[in-house]
Amino acid sequence: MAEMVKKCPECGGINLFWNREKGEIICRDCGLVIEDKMVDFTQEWREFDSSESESKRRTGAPMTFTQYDQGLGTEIGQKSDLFKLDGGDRNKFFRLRKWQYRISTAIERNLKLALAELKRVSSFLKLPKSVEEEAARIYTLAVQRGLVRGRSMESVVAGALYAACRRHEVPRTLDELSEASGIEKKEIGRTYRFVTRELGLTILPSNPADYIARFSSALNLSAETQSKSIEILERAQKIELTSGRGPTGIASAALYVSALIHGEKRTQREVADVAGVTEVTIRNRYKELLDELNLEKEIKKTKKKKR
DNA sequence: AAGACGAAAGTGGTTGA
DNA sequence: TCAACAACTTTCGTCTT
Repeated sequence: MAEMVKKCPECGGINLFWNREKGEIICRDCGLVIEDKMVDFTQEWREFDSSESESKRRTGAPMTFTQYDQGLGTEIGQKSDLFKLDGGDRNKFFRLRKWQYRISTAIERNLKLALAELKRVSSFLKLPKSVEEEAARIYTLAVQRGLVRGRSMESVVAGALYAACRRHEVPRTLDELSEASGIEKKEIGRTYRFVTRELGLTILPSNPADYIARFSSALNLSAETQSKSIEILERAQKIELTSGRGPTGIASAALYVSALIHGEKRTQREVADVAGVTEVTIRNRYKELLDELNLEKEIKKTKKKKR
């Protein structure tokens, strides 16, 4: 069940304010602007006749980080500028152009390639646009700080995407990222940690519940089973059964149990496959859940019903 | 025969001296 | 920088349905 109430990623507060005019969501507790890229589709001017519509329109493509220069490149060196200058200024002009060229080409060339790769992986994983944007932003920052040096471009792209997924609470597993990008799991993990640390990105520890929706639809489980497993997760979290464990393991175990309870049995292997963990891990989590939450009763109940 | 279960040994990463 | 450590995996043998 997708939680519609958003929480502030900075302070966890839920006191959010949606400023429609600016298209921003602001956390009243800490002042963080959470979402400032919401599009205001209304025009703020009016057109009285067709000639005015020409003169008043002034938008270009929206600014975006998935364009390598955010769609706003500046180039020194338009030929037409050149004729306005004489002697000394002209030399200065060439120096400036050379400078900018040196600074920008390396970064821009890299970004162009990287963002193409990013788009490819992102569409492979069917990630929402907002996540792609975030990943592009993260990657751009990483390049500007020279964090790509010594690492393959692709791995940083994958790391940025992974981080963006986490921040938007639509987590993908490292395995999925790995499959989509062709980069080894541990490599993605490494660059992910490195980049987020260097850029000081706050990443909330991923919540097992975020995985439930995806896993359960992959297993064709009913909505009741899904919400039951979320309930189980919440109870497990209360008694600190979840801390320190891999979120996918817990999520898959909760799903496995609730499938049993609702008589929609899936084998451990099936669940393990979609969750990217082993049966053993599911067993361990599953056992803990049974022990701590005494769910045996509920399972037996549905067994009796069947007869 | 397939699935569930559990023991044992191995792997990669974190932590604390 | 190294060792201890926890979580997770792999592998394999046994039990259950």
